[in-house]
Amino acid sequence: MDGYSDGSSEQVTRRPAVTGGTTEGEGGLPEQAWTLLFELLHTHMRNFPALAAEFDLSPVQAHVLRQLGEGALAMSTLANYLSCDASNVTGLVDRLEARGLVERKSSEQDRRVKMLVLTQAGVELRGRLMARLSAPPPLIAAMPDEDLAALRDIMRRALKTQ
Amino acid sequence: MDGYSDGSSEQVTRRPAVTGGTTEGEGGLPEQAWTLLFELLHTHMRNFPALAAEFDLSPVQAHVLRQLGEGALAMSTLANYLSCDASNVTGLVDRLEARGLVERKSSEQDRRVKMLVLTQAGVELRGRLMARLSAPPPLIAAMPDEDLAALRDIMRRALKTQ
DNA sequence: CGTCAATGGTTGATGATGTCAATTGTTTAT
DNA sequence: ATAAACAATTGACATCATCAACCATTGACG
Repeated sequence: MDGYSDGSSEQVTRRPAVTGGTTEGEGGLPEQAWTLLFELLHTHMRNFPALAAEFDLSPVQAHVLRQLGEGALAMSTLANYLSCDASNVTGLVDRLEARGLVERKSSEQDRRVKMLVLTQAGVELRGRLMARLSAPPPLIAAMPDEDLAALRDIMRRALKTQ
Repeated sequence: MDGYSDGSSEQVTRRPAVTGGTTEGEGGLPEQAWTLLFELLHTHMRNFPALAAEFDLSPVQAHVLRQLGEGALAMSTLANYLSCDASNVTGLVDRLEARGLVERKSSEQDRRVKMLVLTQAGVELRGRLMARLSAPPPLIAAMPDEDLAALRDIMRRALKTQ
């Protein structure tokens, strides 16, 4: 349950962590920063399946619901987002549709295309999912306000100039 | 190579991206910072399968190789790390073992336990994988040194006091 | 107009991943 | 010594993912 703490003894972190394997000899500033972020990233990702399961969703289904929030998407576009084959999306959407979370709507402009939209139930579930996802993991929650503000500002700049 | 940019365009969004969905109404400082990190995190994770595929590894196999770097692990410990059922690990390791990347070694202390260790080939492949993984994504690489240093220090503090 | 290549989605075959329930072998406790 | 607990495996089954082949629609071109 808990999630983020893995409880299973072991050394694990403590030093620059799992990074090693190459030379571990520092690298540039970007590598140093990235390596640390990477740690957080994987720790968090490890729980994603369990988190999705709280809503009876598979990890991929949760991802789809997340992506579908902004509006209608063509199936092929979704396949692109997921970096997977179109045929995969068919079954994926089949199951979501069977659960009444999304709907296929044939496009008027091009009748080959099917657009995906969330149903009412889909919107509602997505809301709860996103609320859960945006709850900061302990590592973040425990940070002092100073660091949080700095982190936020740095990330804002980065995402803006991207 | 490119990886991180998805290039697929399409109608789709254009707006602040996938973030929204709840109320987007600020929240506390931790939520603000986390939401931004979360964005980076998912963008990066979308490519993880493709990245693993560069080494003919599935995402999970790549994850396992990563975890196995620090030393021998019991299968049950690995199952804990992956937050999955022990029976799943059996097949996972079967395939990795078939490819000569890992080895099962019965523990002396407790003959129920089987410890996993990387073979020579496994160590070598892991090295290349980790080198590839630790290459910062464009968003990080493009950050000014000031921000990178600040980011690194913040994350170091966070991971240390964790 | 008619043909034909390109595109979007589905289907079928196959393999990897994941869960659960049941089994085998090995501790550990009583 | 018997029973409970545990580590790993097996088998049944759903999901995720790819590829190849297919149908319908679109668009281009003779």
